[in-house]
Amino acid sequence: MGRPPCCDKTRVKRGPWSQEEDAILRSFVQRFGNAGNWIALPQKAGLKRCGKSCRLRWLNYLRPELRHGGFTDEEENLILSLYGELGSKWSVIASRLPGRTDNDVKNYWNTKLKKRYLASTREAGRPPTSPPAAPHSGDDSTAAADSHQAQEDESLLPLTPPALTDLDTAAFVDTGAAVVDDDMLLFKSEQLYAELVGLVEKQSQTGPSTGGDEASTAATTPSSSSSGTTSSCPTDLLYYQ
DNA sequence: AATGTCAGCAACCGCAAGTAT
DNA sequence: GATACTTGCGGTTGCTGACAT
Repeated sequence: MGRPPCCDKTRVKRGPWSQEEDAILRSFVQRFGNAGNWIALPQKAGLKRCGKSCRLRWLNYLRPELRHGGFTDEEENLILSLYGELGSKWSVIASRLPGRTDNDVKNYWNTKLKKRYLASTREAGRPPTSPPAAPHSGDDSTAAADSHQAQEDESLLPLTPPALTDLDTAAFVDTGAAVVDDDMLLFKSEQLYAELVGLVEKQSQTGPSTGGDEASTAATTPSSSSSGTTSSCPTDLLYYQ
């Protein structure tokens, strides 16, 4: 028996994200965080996307603190140095580069730095790499050290969305990414959000269940404890099509 | 101008680790 | 402790635009 798919690939959209999807996801995450559960987020946000895809899109592209654009010489040198030290621990390397993602670093390495690195190691007359063994090598000591390092680094650059109290001030800060063109999309996402809140309030007022109150409070305390994750946001009501 | 090749990047896949029940 | 579920990560693929022929 094979591993079950993380989501129904016949019912989720794949491929490049549209501006509208970006706006919806950005708005939703900035309001609610990941609602406690990335898998359930797309349904709650009204996106026909796999949860993993939403997470990746947010982490690699939509986070406001991200830096887009070319790498500086300092960053290049740091990557080269860290690669020699750590190997392909892209998340660890990226954590040393504020505003960069592991995917960014990895892509940059594969397209630019790898050649330079191999050339330099050849010139130095040594084997191409002496980085630590790959994660699957079974070297638990280095793996554990790396894991620990990663935890330390994550504390320096949190990857999870900020709390809503921060988001309220951080939300819709100009990320430099086509904000003017996105105005209409952001406006639309705001409308969607308003509709969402309205539905939640309506449900909490008229609904017989206990979920309504949780959902409405979720609008103000999105990143609360992990318990009640699936009820921290309204479900089932939000398939905007 | 048309075609082929390459580079850059976004996104997907599948595994492992972590966490909750 | 076992199981199920979610998240994080690294490897890889595929699309697109730039450049060369």
